[in-house]
Amino acid sequence: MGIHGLAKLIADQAPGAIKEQDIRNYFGRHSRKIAIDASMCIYQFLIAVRQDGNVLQNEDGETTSHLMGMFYRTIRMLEHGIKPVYVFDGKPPQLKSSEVREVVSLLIRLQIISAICTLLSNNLLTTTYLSTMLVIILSAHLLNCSACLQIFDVAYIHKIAITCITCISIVLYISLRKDQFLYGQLLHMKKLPIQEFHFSRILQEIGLTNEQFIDLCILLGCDYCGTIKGIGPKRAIDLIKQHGCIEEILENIDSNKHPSPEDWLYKEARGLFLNPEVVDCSTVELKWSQPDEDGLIQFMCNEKQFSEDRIRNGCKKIVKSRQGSTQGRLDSFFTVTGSLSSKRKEAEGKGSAKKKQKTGATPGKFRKGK
DNA sequence: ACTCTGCCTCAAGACGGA
DNA sequence: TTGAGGCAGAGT
DNA sequence: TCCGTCC
Repeated sequence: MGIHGLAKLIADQAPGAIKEQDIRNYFGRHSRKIAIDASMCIYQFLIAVRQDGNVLQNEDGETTSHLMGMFYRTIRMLEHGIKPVYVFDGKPPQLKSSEVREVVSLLIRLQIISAICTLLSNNLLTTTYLSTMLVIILSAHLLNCSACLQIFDVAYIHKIAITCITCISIVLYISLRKDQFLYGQLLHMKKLPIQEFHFSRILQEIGLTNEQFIDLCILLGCDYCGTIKGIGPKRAIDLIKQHGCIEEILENIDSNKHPSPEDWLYKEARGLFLNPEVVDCSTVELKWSQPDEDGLIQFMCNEKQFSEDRIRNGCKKIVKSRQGSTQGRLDSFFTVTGSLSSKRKEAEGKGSAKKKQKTGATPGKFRKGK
């Protein structure tokens, strides 16, 4: 979820801190590794890959939509010479609702991980950081992730985010989350063109310190705690400028007009922003090698009932992409769907007979189908 | 007049044969 | 589910 | 390019 309305606030208050970059500008200057928010990715597949409103699944009723999506998308990236780094940040959006969802989500992720492990011919039980053609970063913490300890999850996000940014010359961080540049993240890429958020410039233009900016984000609304009633982006920024920190603001506003949440954990949230747990980058090892085709067939075809032809075909593409070390272009990989900055109605276009029949199925409900 | 809230709608993947 | 955008209405 | 299908 990120910080509520942060992108808009920055666009309004510090427009100079955002630079739009053509994706071509990233070629040649950096390696071609791309970090991808795996949770968001998986979630999108679960929502989008459906048949008659239901997720795809094998005979046992196990969901396979996400496997399908990850498999093909990864291959597409490899074909274009991109090395994806899937980042499991430990807290996909659906986790917030209930413990049941959390467990389900964890299982889904483990399923993905085991699929990847098969592909990587690695042993999940003995390997914390895995890699071959594609790279997965995960932590042993993921396996122990407790339904109750949201704080724990949060720390985990930070840890991984920092890891990615600092240690592996990531070119792009594809993510829908907007709070991540709080930790030094510079690039936000939902669709093209890529937006670069320059953090120091943001502070400079708005005229806040790092700590004040974090307090501002808390006031706007973050994942970790509530907000003060009646304080939106405009008032929040004025109050921060005027008083400097949340403590001072609380002392100077009318608590009747602007009640703060009970047991407001803003200090804890602030602590998480200020002192994210950082993993020792030297423990992260990334390497790319050949896929384990037999293992992949076993998992994807025998267990998940994917078409063997399609999987083998995919393996061929992976091998070929490595041999040729193709220099494909990112912009041929990412679909450009017109100017995002313009209004949706404009992008709507006329001939878009793209209406997928949703058959009135309630989204978010994963039925067993049998 | 300005600001915030709440509610609404919208879109969200990839392959391959025709 | 999610974020974004639009809009009406209420509060200040 | 469209659209049925993928599992």
